Amino acid sequence: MAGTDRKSPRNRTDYGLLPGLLGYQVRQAQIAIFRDFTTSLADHGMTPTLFGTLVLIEANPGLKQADLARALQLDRSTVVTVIDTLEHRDLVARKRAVDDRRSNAVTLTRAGERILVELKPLVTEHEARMVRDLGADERTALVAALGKIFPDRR
Amino acid sequence: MAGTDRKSPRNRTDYGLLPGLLGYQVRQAQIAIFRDFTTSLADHGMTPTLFGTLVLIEANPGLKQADLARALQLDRSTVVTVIDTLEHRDLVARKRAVDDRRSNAVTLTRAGERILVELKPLVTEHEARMVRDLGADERTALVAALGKIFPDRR
DNA sequence: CGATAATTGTTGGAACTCCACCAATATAAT
DNA sequence: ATTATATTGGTGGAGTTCCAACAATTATCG
Repeated sequence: MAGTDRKSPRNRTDYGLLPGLLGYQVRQAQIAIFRDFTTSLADHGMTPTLFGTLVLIEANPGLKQADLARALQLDRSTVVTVIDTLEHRDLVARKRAVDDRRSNAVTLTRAGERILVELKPLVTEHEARMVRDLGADERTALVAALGKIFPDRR
Repeated sequence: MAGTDRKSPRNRTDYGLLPGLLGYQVRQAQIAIFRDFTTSLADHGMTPTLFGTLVLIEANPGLKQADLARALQLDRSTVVTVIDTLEHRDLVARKRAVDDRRSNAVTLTRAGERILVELKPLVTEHEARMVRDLGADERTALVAALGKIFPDRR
């Protein structure tokens, strides 16, 4: 009988129930996006987290580290590392907050503002690459649906 | 004038251009899904990667580590760690492949098959929680759109 | 055949993230 | 006011992942 080809041990991998799981699909997409992002911005040594942090600080000067953690769903200890990295590159600065002496008010340095000007066009190109196979309406629906998965907008 | 409240230092964080970026939305969703998954299966010490690996091996007995890496978009060296973990828990077994002496043919042990029986219902519940705010059509469109982002189905 | 290139599993090192815990500070309760 | 509870930034340790390099094996090509 001429069923499955006996010669080649595995013509194709069976994904089982994985493709039906949203978590699997989201993760695969995230890996692909992460890879394109980091290679696109490799010259600047930027990751999505570092870039997102810069954007958030630009939009909210004097933001505190705990706010950053909540906004990006990161642990507070992770934010310490992230800000350390950006501070060593002289892109952000910590200042003791006047209204709460526990907190640091984080701001962009001049260099931080400048690098964002360079980065944003690259991120826009990256974004265009990611959604090139999606219609405008499809893209809108995608973002809306993703937003419904994490109602963590407390 | 009664503009922004002067008293509270930051009523709400401005997310800037982040919500418009697909990568940001996917990442936020992925974090939320990962958290729900791991807490749901905490008793079994299961992560999405470990579970996905078990499912793939079940659907493809004798699968090789390199195939696993390609299917899950993981580095080959990462798969070594993953299989090590599963092997130490006696859920999978490595066997030298007969057709290619470089490769390991990985199979589920009896315990591996049994734990999948326990795990699957929990994953199904998790899945239902994740998509509870999505219509059936909306969910279908979401998965389809995500699939268009990573055309890595070589 | 025989040389060259590609693939496989593995190791060692680095990056990123989380968790548990801590001292300092702020907020709430009594 | 005093006590008890929350929150904040931080440290140390662990888990997960990637990359670069390697020996063994297989595939390709002259």
